[in-house]
Amino acid sequence: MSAKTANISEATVTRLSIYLRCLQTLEKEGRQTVSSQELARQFHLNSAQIRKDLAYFGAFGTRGVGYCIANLKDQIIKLLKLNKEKAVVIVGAGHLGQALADFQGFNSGGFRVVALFDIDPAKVGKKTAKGKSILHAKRIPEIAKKHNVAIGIIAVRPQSAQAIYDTLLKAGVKGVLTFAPAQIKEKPLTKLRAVDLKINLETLSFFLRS
Amino acid sequence: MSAKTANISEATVTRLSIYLRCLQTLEKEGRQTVSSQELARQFHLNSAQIRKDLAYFGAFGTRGVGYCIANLKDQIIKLLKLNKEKAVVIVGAGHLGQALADFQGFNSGGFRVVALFDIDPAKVGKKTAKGKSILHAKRIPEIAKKHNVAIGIIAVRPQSAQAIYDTLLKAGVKGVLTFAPAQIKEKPLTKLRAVDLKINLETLSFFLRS
DNA sequence: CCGTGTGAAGCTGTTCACAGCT
DNA sequence: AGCTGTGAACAGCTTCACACGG
Repeated sequence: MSAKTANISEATVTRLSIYLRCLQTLEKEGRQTVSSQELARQFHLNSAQIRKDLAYFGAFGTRGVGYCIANLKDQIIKLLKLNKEKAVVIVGAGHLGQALADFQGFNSGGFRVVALFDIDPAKVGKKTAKGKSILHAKRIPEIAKKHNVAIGIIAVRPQSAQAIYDTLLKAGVKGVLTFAPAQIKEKPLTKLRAVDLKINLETLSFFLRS
Repeated sequence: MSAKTANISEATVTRLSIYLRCLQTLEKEGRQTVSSQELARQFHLNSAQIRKDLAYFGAFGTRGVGYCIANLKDQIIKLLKLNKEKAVVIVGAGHLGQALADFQGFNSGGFRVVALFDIDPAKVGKKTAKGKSILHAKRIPEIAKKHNVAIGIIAVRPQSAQAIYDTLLKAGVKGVLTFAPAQIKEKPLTKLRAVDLKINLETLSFFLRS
């Protein structure tokens, strides 16, 4: 019943996020309710898993009917804490950093990129294609405090990743998403997630039938 | 002993890729050998897991000593099939697609981006910052055959993702990495990996101490 | 004596199957 | 009659602990 968030696996949370997207799709189609079975069929998921994932947080469905789409969507939004906008900063204004800063998905649905940082004088003071300011990295603490930044994104060279991570945490950022190809040591009481593009490609390579 | 690639989990392969990167770092530092314990300490891994992962593929170490860095590195490169260059195409020449096309990690160590595709006439015929050609998406089959493309990357809007996936497979591509926020149905005998940027951010949001 | 390679134990996440509610 | 919510079975991955080789 009570939404205790302990013991919830990362896999379950990732799927919540997937369910949210599926529900938004169905809502756009004008649907009112949906069963776990139908969700599973339509989006290539497992119905038992959907029910179990949701049941960790409460009883959101109606037996014999399924789930009310609008209601379940709102519940998941609350669970993921997407109902209050979170300020995001991106460190590293290379191609990837700029692409991420302008990325629709990072500027909607509970997130907003408030600044991009770099140390390259050729970039500092400029703006991205969609108008996000590129500031000098020494201003990370100032901006993080000013906008109460919750999430930092690392898109710098691997050598600098650990230092930037430390800087972000010291500036009060609580969660970090890194794209740098480096092994960062996660500090307690904060959350670190790593997306490694090259590793994804290499893993794919392994599984190719040659 | 023999390198049977069946029953190997995705998690193990992902870690192989991590080990490879760690070994390359150590090699640059001029190191000759390394033990699983030292690897674990230095890169925040688990030594038993390193040994078990490697043992799936053979006995690469020397008891009492550890692993010869140069040798182990070469072994992992072979396991991941990175010893022969693979041609990669990217579909979708938005900010992300262009950033990926120019990304160093996708143009080294066994991979090379040979073309970017889009259907926007304003983009077709142009080049990325680093000189990758943007071609019309209708040329996917032609280019895929010509360069014997092994891997396709999807960086298009979610509505088009499934269609592009089908197109890529029909063109003979064996593995696909998608960045589109959509649930694609994986076809048998091929490999699909999804990197979902927004889901990563939402998952991070869940775990933030508020 | 040290570190690998590995059976066995432990743990976590997934799937099954059905009781119970609507 | 239908679908949720859930204990129990299952499967897979991780960690332990130690025999064995160098």
